Amino acid sequence: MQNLLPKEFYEKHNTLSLAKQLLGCTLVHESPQGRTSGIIVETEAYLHNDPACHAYRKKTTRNAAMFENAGVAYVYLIYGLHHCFNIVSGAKNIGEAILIRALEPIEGIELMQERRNTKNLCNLCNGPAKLVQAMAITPGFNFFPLDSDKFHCINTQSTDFQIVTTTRIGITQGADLPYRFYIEGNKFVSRK
DNA sequence: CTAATGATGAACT
DNA sequence: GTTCATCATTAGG
Repeated sequence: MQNLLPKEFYEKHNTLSLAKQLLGCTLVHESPQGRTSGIIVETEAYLHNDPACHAYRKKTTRNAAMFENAGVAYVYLIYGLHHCFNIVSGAKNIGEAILIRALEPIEGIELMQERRNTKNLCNLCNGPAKLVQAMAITPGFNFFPLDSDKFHCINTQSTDFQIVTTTRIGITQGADLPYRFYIEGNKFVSRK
């Protein structure tokens, strides 16, 4: 696959810069049921010195993936019933990651509609737990490298959009930090 | 061992 | 716009 983002891509940018670089890229999952993909339209950065970051305190069983080398997946359960998907960034043993909050569906839309049990395109991937369900990302993808054949990102090299920088959603600590980025005017972003 | 909590979404009014 | 379901993980005793 052309323009597949290599591991070096995730390693060479710092977390904040990578969060912006990922906007406009396409996330692809070749699942047994079929291929699904979508453009990343919304991200949030979580830094190692950031109170809202899971890795802020110390390395634990749950957040261990965040301390891996950049370019692997970090999947975890939130509120006991939803999963969220992050792309790990930063150097090894530095717990940083980027939360993927929303996608614009591209391929496998029927499959996504089936998984999400809705046909409304805007309601398919406009939230972290929604896109996880639509793309069939399971907890088994924790530690999964994002330069593999069946699960990866593609650089679409699209610069035809403005990036909006704002504060993150759904957190109580570090709520004033401007670490959320999304594509201006895209109707698939999660916040109304 | 026990209790508090959370990077949410769906279903309401 | 507001409410609530629901549980693994974590921190504290």
